Amino acid sequence: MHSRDQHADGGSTAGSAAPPKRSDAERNRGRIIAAARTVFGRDGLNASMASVAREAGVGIATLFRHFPTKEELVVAVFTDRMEAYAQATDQALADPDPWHGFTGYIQDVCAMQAADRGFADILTMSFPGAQTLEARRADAYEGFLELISRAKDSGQLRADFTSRDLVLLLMANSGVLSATGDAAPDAWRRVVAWMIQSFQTPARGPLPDPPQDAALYEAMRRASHVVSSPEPDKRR
Amino acid sequence: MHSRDQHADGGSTAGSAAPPKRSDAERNRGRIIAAARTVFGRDGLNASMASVAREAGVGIATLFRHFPTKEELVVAVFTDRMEAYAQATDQALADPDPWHGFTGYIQDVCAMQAADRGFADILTMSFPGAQTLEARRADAYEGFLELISRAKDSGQLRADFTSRDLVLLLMANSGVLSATGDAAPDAWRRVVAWMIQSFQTPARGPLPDPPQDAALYEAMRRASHVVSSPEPDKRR
DNA sequence: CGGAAATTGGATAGGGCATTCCGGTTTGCT
DNA sequence: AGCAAACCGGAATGCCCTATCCAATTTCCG
Repeated sequence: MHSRDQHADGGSTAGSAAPPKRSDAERNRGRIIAAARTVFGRDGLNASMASVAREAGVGIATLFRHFPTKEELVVAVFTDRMEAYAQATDQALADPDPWHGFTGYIQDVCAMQAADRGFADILTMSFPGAQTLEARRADAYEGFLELISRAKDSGQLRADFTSRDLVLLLMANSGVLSATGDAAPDAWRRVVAWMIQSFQTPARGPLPDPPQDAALYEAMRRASHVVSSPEPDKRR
Repeated sequence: MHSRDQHADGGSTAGSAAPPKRSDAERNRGRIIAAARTVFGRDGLNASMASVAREAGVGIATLFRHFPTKEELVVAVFTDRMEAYAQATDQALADPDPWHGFTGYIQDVCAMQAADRGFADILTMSFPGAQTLEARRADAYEGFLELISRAKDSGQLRADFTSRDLVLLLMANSGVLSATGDAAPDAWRRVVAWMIQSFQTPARGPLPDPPQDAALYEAMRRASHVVSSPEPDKRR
């Protein structure tokens, strides 16, 4: 449903001359992205740029020439993982059982978080400058809305479930994952199972209102600022 | 059920010669702890020692003379909050309705996390060297076991709930709190409500096994090492 | 009061971090 | 080959962190 363009090499604007990179440059770029995938996946987004360069076998300066800020590297690495995230909704929507599709999707997404600690961070952050990444997130969001709608229509999902509850679950799961780490690598499954069972009808009681969309967005936007160093505000 | 000794003011141990501190020293110690309570409560455990000193209006060296490591300051600050944590079980056990006591306790504890971001961190960490703090945690744990037992006996708590599920919930809640922050300060209530409703009988399905006690303890022990600076392991 | 010991706080060490500089190397084109 | 442009990587910068040092000050006791 969503167009997947070529790697779009330089990323220069439409039509104009994309200056062809030298072969070693392109090779190193690939190595860097692969290394970053490994390191961020293992250590989360606060892995250092130096560790990525070491893993890639390139100098630090090389890394920064290809990706002038850490955020740009993060975005480059996780844009296509976000693609998989968006595709997971397609797969879930293909499930003939709406409830099974809905719960399977949630489990898949949480499993992605467990398998990639960097991605776990990404899912609770927003990068307003990264158009394609955010576009994929929006795709996924839309798909999830449809999943919700179908699951509610089938009568198996509580009527008071909202898309914000997925965000909250992702935040909760991220907390469990980073707290347990390698010591209890499957603990998250139990938490997610508790939550999913609670989403199921019949409702067992009222719930506090979910946060506003704008509030969640604001929280995710703030979180993304932790990736780069300088915290922009200085209280007092 | 657990002995509550006097506040032990200066911290002078029983009987032996506790060298009397100078008046200004004692005063500064109080200021430091109060400041640390404020700063850690607002910013979490990764607030810097310098910010604590600034808030207390003392020099950095003064802070470090009173508390030679950051961990010692953290322990000193949160030992009596852990006291309140332990007392919360007493209050919950006094509730005539076992289920209400059980759920009220969980909500109270999560509310403590929300009110004090440092305490939220503490509850998912273990400090083997801090005897009294860990003793309080053990008190609370014992009380919670009793809460579980009564709630199960009353038939309202799922039989497959275990004390580890509280730890997982605390980790999840911590994740929600740090992700939402000031932007959505009540979002945690909804997550906790989802979880509590899921704990209620009748069970809606099987759950993955909870992590082993030892695994959770290991995770909490590792987490506490993040408080001091140098990560002790050097991979490869 | 007076002076020694206890206490203070600014300056400093030492390490990690993201990011930049710059001299040397490699590539690609002729 | 030969040469310029592109590219490389280690060293260096600047910031923040925990923790230590030392000269100046404060308390306390006779």
